[in-house]
Amino acid sequence: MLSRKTKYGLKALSYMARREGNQPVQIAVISEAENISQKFLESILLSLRKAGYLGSKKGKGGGYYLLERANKTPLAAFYRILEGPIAMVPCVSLNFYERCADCPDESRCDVHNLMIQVRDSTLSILENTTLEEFVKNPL
Amino acid sequence: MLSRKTKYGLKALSYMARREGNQPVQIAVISEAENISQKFLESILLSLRKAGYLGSKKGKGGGYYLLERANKTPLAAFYRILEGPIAMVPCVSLNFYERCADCPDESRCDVHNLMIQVRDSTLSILENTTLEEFVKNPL
DNA sequence: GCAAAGTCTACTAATTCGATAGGAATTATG
DNA sequence: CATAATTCCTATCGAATTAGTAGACTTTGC
Repeated sequence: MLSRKTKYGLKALSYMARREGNQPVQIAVISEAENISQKFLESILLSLRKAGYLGSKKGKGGGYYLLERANKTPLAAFYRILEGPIAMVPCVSLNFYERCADCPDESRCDVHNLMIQVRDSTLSILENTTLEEFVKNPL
Repeated sequence: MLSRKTKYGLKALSYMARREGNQPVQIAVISEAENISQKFLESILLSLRKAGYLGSKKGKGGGYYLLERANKTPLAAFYRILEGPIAMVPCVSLNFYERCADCPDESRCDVHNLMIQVRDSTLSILENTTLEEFVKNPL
């Protein structure tokens, strides 16, 4: 299950990427357009800024805007910031690997091997879709 | 993230499918072999039995065993019993569909469309791998 | 100086997860 | 028939996570 944090984060990124120009957008504007709790969105955008994908400007006329690199960034990167691991099981995670306590031999664990397949197929989507492509919505 | 319930359930199914013959196996045996809390496994196997994939026998010499159909059953079926929806978002779930409260038009939601892709690629693995194939572990 | 924005920390309510406890029902065996 | 072994079932629990809220602080433009 995708957390709301990730869902909201992706929707906000999509919103910003779809805008003409790149003027700062206020949190309140996005939150209203996408039906997201404003305070919650606040913390989500903050984490995307800290990760280096958004810029921000305080004060009147301020808001958030996409940094240039964001458009070419694959969704996998945003997913990892917002949700964490893409893998369904830590023992097959590339970026958040952890051994399973219960599993003596990973390579012989059927679940492990299955989840590698699932991870790879999900990854091929998330790594090969940039934010730019994400918002090109082919009806 | 895969819940432990699903992970344990799949491991238990794998254990049973790998056995010679189809004599009942006691919960305690599986729980020890796979390092799973016995009481927890108890409830997991019970739900697989209620779903019609396992048989059980009480009393001495009793235990759980695979019903014939289980071997030919795709993992997707077990996943849905144990974990619930395969989709990462209810609005793209085939078996557990729910509308998103925040989304006025699903077909124009980028997250929705992305998650359809993810669902389909995951599904193609889980629907095309039967329990039988699952345990044929190609080193 | 004032109002409008983001920043930051802390808190909370609800839910879910993994696990446990304990007894009831059923079956094999001697 | 008595006993032990096993599944069946209900109830409960603590910890963690999630989604959201509150409120004060900082920066900026006018």
